[in-house]
Amino acid sequence: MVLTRRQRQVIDFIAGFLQENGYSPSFQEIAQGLGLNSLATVHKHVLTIERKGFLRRRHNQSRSIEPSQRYLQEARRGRQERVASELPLLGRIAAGKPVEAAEQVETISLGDFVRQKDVFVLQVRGDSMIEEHILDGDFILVEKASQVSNGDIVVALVGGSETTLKRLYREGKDRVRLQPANARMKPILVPADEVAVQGRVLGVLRRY
Amino acid sequence: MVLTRRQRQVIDFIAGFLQENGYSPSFQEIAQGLGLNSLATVHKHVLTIERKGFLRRRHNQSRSIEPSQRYLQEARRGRQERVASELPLLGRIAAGKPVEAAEQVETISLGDFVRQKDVFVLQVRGDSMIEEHILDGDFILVEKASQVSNGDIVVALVGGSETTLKRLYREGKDRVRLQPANARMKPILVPADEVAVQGRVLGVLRRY
DNA sequence: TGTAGTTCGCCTTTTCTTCCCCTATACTGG
DNA sequence: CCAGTATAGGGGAAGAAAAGGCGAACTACA
Repeated sequence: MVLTRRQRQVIDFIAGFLQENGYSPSFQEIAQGLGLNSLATVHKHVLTIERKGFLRRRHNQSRSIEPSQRYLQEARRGRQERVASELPLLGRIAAGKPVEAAEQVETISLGDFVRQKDVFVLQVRGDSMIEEHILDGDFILVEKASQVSNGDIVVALVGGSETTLKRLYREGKDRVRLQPANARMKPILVPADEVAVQGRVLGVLRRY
Repeated sequence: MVLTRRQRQVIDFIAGFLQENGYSPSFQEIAQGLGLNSLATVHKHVLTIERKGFLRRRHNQSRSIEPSQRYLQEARRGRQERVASELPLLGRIAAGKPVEAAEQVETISLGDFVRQKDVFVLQVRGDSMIEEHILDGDFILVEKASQVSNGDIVVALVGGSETTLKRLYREGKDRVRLQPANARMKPILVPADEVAVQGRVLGVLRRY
């Protein structure tokens, strides 16, 4: 029993929600999370995923969905061991108060930027995105994705050889424009099938 | 067995109370803490949470609630997962090679930026450093330090009330210039003893 | 002998289920 | 090649069942 792409999206959303919140999502919340308009559709998905053995739940009980052992094992294998550091987030600067006085100990870590997505880091070479404030030497957090929205900053492979960092715009049916953020550089216009999107930029990390 | 949203709030409150005070809350205190008017409601919650195995207690005994092992483990796991984040550093972009997930030798984490220094994070408000490519909403990693080098980007407290992010230059013996990186803003020139440096900016973190 | 926990109806809100609708795409027997 | 059938995906709306909530009367234990 294997899940379809859509079913995989559904169970991934549910598992992510549960991880985040400590309780499972309502059908309504699942619908929102996946851009669906009918609870009936959600219900159908949940039933089939349950039949395929990737989740368990109790009939008629709210927020009772939980991913099955099988799903969890699968997910765990897909992840790697990660170690890291969490830094205290003290507040907003230029808010007029001294920095001290850690009231609520909010913290921040790369995990907050990444969630459960598939992310890697690249170091930027060149100034092609300087007007977007991404500099030579900066590290960018890239989410693996071949589907991206119009206007996203993407890492793309053009013509099978050169990897670039640009904003991607669709031009007509099957052409794309890779737009640098540097007045001295020209946009690249190529047929869509010559561009392989490697991922979408989630964040930037810079060291002084 | 999974909790509902409300049940999660209840058990979290109880665990927090216990953490704070060293003893578990009375039903009355739980009701107050959650904005409830009836002890019956609290009782119902406690029962269902107990049935779901997230807390244990003795019947008819005051302040006998305690979160179960299961709850505690879950909470601990949640904390660890949030910390995690060492991301694979795949290479340099615009170096002409496709991004392969294959050999992820290097990794990167906030720890790499921080070492064992005393570091905290602030979120930037305003555009005073925009020409240094630090934007409104960016997070800056700040190393606690009162001694900084000439020209460092610092977080400084001026005149005891206002915290700012500027480059610091010493002007003569006991005056300093706090230099914004924004053509529309003027440098601040003040006596050295009116400036308390909170720290030095080590890095920038930005989320899209 | 209180104070804190328990039980019992009764009500409202949230959430889940069902029924009937539609579009695609793939497979199967004639 | 086509009709028939099955499956995946999506939708609106009505109805039913949990979940959440309340006040009040009742009981246990220190």
